[in-house]
Amino acid sequence: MGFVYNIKSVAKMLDMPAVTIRAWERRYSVVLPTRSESGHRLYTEQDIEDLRWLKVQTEEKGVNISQAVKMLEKLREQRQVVPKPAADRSELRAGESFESIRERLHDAMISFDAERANQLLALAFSLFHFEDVFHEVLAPLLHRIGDEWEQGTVSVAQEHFASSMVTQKFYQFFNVFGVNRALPKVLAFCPEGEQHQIGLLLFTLFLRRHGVDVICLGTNTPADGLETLIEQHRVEWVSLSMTDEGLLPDVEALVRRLQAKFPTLQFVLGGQGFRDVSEDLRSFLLGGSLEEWNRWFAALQKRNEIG
Amino acid sequence: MGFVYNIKSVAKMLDMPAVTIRAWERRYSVVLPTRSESGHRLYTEQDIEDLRWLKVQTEEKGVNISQAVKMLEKLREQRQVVPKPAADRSELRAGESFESIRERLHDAMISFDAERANQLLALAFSLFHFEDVFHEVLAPLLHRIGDEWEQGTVSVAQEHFASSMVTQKFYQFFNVFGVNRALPKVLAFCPEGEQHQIGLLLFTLFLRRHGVDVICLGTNTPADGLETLIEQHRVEWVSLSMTDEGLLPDVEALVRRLQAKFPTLQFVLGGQGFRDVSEDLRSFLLGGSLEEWNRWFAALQKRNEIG
DNA sequence: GTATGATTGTACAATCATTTTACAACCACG
DNA sequence: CGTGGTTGTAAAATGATTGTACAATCATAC
Repeated sequence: MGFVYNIKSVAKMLDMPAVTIRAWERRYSVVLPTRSESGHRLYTEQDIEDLRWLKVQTEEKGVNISQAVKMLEKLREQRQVVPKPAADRSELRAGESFESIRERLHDAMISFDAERANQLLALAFSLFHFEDVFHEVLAPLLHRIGDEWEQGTVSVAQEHFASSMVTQKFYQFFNVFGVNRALPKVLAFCPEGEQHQIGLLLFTLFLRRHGVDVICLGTNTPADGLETLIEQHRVEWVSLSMTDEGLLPDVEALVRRLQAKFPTLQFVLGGQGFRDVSEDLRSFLLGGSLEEWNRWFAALQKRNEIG
Repeated sequence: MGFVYNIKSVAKMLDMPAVTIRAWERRYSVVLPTRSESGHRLYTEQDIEDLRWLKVQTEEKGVNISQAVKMLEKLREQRQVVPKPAADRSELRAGESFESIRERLHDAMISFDAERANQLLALAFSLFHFEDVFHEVLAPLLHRIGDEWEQGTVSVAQEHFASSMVTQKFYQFFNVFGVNRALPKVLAFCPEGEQHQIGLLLFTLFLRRHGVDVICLGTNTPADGLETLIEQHRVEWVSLSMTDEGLLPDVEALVRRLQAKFPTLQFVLGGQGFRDVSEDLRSFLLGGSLEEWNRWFAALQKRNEIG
């Protein structure tokens, strides 16, 4: 279902006063939510992301609001020109679901139809919360395409194409969020031989959304140079994602090597490739749901307060 | 990108007091930001870069500020002034050189400093024509990092990080341009085993800028499924980029296989990996300069008119 | 009917920014 | 070491911008 939000819920999401949101609208006309029949503001997910971006600019980067507004307007001009939901109302029907968007995205990506895929992505991000899009649409979509590749009904080229489009979206969101340097720094990568990075990207985006500074290295990362990187950048956490169980022995050895060199280094291991991880490393496992991640992060913050 | 910033945000970026920035302006007239209608200072990315340079000289290298100012003024006189398109010439202030931007980008990327790298990319794109940035800054930068990897002074992680940032920028521009369906459709990829895609991306961006619809598959693309793709999407041209000469025999075989199946299919072969290509395929070679690409494209259009 | 949420217009306090003036700290030189 | 110059920083007065509050009124849910 495509959601819209009233101003109170938006103010809560963004942790900023509703009067400020209204003042920005009145003074700068930059985020103009639709209205209910009685005139109440109804914000889309895109509206909320725009407001979030403005808040980051003004509060964290010291940009004054009128400059930030001009910057956002320029960014909008540069964004992919796809029909906005309102202009494309024939697509926006009651009952729009994760499944139906996913189906159409699958067809567009398998057909290398970047334009169509981008339209559907824009639609999805305007209807649903961005994390839901990644978790309920894009991750299942890439898993399915991965399965189809294994079955031989989808080529590597098709899989690469789909993965590349999702990676682009990941970085678009990743770059919006600021960094809270009070939080520990994280190095995130897939080990050498592992090509599936959607799980890594999702967790990285989750961390970044919460202000964690993440150095994300992506797929197929050899061990070479990691120790220097961890040392020089004072990395405190290492996040590893793996679906290929065959890589487990080498990856366990890597983790142990890093533990020996950096006794205080912490790890997060995710993905089905870690299902049979050794007993001594099981405490590092983290499941794949937002719920588990939120609990994990709350514990991390608590540890930070104590430290 | 072309943003301007108020003094508070500049002070935050540079981690220096606003009163010092104003004092330098008043005393030395070296960084003179534009003003808003109400007289507020508005700093360009170039202004910020100059201030950053002055700060490095005074705080890290112990140069006193008046000497640093004189040095900067001399640097400005010496810098290579590369004009933007004629329409922008009047706006061009004494600028950076490709080399100096490249140096700083190198340092930022090797240090996994995405924020700094993005600032420098924004500066580069604000000063120079985007194709010049790709050709004169980013491509040489990635080649250099590739060489450093071969020499062992740069890790795969560092190379991946740099490549990923450039790829993000590529897609930002790629997605801006529309498609002219009167032009032939192009499939672009690096063959299996080839990891360096900057040449492919540049040529793909060139084509897209001219309205060509390009399916870009990126690195390490197996032959699997290509025939179906070419058939279903009525691909008329195939663009291949390769730096690894060791892949040449397999790639020549692939090209011949595709030629046999699709007699009208045309090819563009680029990169030093094709230096010793067989005589019968030499007519497909295309050099790496914009000049050669413009000639090639003019010929393509001429052929299109006749067809 | 009551409590809560929401609207707009207006106003005020807080913050940001300006210039000018001044002073302390630092540095170079004799 | 004393002196003069340079430089970073602060304060005052003033103006602009922006965050927030309030009043009057309307909408909604229970």
